[in-house]
Amino acid sequence: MPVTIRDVARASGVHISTVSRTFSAPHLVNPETRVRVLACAEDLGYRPNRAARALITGRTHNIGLIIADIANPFFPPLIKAAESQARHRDYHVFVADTNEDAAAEEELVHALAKQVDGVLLCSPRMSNSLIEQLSREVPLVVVNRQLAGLPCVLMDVGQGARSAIEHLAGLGHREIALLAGPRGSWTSRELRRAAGAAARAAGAELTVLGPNPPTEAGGLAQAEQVRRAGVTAVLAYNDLMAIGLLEGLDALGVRVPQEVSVVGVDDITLSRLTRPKLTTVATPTAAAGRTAVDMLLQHDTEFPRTGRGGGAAVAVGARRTTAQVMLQTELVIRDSTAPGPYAGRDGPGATAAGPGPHRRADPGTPSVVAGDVVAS
Amino acid sequence: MPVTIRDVARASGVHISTVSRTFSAPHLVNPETRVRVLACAEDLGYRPNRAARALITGRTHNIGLIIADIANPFFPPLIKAAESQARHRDYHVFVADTNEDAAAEEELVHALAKQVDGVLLCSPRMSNSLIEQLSREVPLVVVNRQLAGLPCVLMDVGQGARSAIEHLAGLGHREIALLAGPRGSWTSRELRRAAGAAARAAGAELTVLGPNPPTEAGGLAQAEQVRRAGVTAVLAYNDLMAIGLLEGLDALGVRVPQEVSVVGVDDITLSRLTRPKLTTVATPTAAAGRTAVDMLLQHDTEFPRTGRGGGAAVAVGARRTTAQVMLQTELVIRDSTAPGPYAGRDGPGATAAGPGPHRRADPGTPSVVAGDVVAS
DNA sequence: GATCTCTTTGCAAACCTTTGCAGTGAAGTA
DNA sequence: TACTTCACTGCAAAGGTTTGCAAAGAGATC
Repeated sequence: MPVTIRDVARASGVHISTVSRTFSAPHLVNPETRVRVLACAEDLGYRPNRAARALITGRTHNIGLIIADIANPFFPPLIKAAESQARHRDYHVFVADTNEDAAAEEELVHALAKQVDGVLLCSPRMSNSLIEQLSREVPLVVVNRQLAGLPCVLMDVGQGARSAIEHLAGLGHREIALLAGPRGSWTSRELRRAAGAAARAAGAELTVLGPNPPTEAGGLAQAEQVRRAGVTAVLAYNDLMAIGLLEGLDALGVRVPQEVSVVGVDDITLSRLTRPKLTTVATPTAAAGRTAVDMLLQHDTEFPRTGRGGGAAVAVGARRTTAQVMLQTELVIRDSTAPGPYAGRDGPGATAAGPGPHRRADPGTPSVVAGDVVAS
Repeated sequence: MPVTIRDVARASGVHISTVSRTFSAPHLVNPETRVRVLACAEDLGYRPNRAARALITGRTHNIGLIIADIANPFFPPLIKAAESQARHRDYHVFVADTNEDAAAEEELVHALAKQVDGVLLCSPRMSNSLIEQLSREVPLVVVNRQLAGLPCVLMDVGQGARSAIEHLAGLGHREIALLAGPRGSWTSRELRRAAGAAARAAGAELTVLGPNPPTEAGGLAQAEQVRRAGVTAVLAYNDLMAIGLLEGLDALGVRVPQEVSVVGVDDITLSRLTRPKLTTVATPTAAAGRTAVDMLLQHDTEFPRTGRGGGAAVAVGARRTTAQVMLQTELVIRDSTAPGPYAGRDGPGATAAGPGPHRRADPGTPSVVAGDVVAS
């Protein structure tokens, strides 16, 4: 029933190889023949069978997208951008959700490996060594995790955390809490490291609470601890937690930002809609999705992964980029941060309320590109 | 480099067909042989090549999920549930985003047809006739659209609209606006039909504003119209639009719910987080995703789609369900609705403020199952 | 001991495409 | 005219798996 290359060949009176070439190497076939074949193909509604093509070329024209939690609003813009970018390059995207589970991640990479030309690992919870091991099975691009020797797309949350802490310190906060993210999260470690350093530099004290699930519930559950810790400002791992915290503090009768200032990370759509509107570190999510796909497919035209007689070519030519792209973040000041107890007093950085509100501008272009192309 | 069935056969000293059977028809191979083969396969890290398998069986063990807009928070829970359910049945999921574009939808179905065993069409914008035509190319399950002769998963937004209008009328509203959704949306038509009937029954007047893009911006853009229409209550196509409207009204200095009551549809996570919290018609999104996958895969073990010698079996056996499943919705009353100008006066349904707040319970089970299994 | 049945295994074709190689014929060159 | 070059096309193998058929061997039955 399904129409194959053979049907097109019969209809247009040429050999199947000519039909094949009409699609995959048009310059090799006579223009007249080409239009005839194309017309027949159109007529019959022929579409090349990708499975058969994959079998021989070794390239599936599919990529895998492994996501910690699709329901986390951080990810949909990334998925959308990646899917769109992939489709422009004639790739289709498998999406899989791990529920924040490292074991599921590993299994998914294995399961997808044979079906895709590469996998985007978004905010993985696995160990670095496991990721490295898996990268020998299938090309990997890692988002939100830094790994030597692997292509990574990073968001500069360190810079974001610094900006946030400086903003808070500038407002006169000295006792700041950090709501950590999930165990295994590179972003959470980065945040902690940078926020700690920035706090020290600003003469503020940083209390780390967590790890926590990166959800609204995770933030809500920490409201009590935040109050008990006696801090006047909080930096949360992400907006979802910040919003949960907003709710929790509200329930406890703690006013934001009058009594406690709250800063999130991500700038999800939601963060503009809460009351108070959330001050947050905007991350260029869509750009990350696009960039990751581009990095994965960088060499797609040059080097087939396997295929007939390709043994040597693969060994010699299958270079993989290990470039690491760092995308800029930006502090977006809204209504959830306000002057704290030391406002106006002397002290490092206690100058002003910082620069006025920013509009988020998705940078789209990397600020830092490190690494190089090496033979794998 | 990649390990094939041949490597396993060599390692375990049997023919490749025996290895194949070990995986796809274990009962046909001697238990001793089986464990040996399994051990070798495990050792070598063998995974069957799905493309090769698909080539001969005609079943890819993939499904396609075509989504109007991944960034619309209505969809991620559906995607997540569908992906999870599919994976339990050993299927992988292609996700594709159409950007609310009917032409993109059609192209995507074509592009995916050869690569999947079926496609879930979520909230399609195409015409019915086009969907029917495409369903001859690849098995389709349609979500949020009613189509005779095709399996559909519907949410009872008609009932939801009735509840919402009755709730508003009960609160004493007589001038109600409906913010319609996008052109081509079945849900929007249903909403309009049911809300119109319910309004008439309650002696209220319904003004339809739209069509509108189903986004926050779409709702925001209608705030001015809403004020000018002089209505005291609004039912929006979805929560996103309702939230946009909330913002727009706020900007215009119109207080919600004191001056205007607002009701959304979907009960996305966000709707609990706005101020005021949004009264909305909860739709069982996750259940819809699960159900749709189940309907698509209902016969997957019984009837291969194509394959050697399968001609007759297909013609006779490839029955497709055309069952239509209707999932219940539920009005969740929060803080964006309040008594209107006719509160307490006589009039149909003007009794009380309704049945008090509900907690959303994802029904998970269909309330109505219609249709039957027919040979296609 | 011959025949039959049943379980287990091997053989080889088939799925649809790509691609190296060789063949054809025409145009160009000496 | 004889030879080379070139553009185009056909041939056939290959990719990894499934599966109908047949063969082999072990018991069971008579």
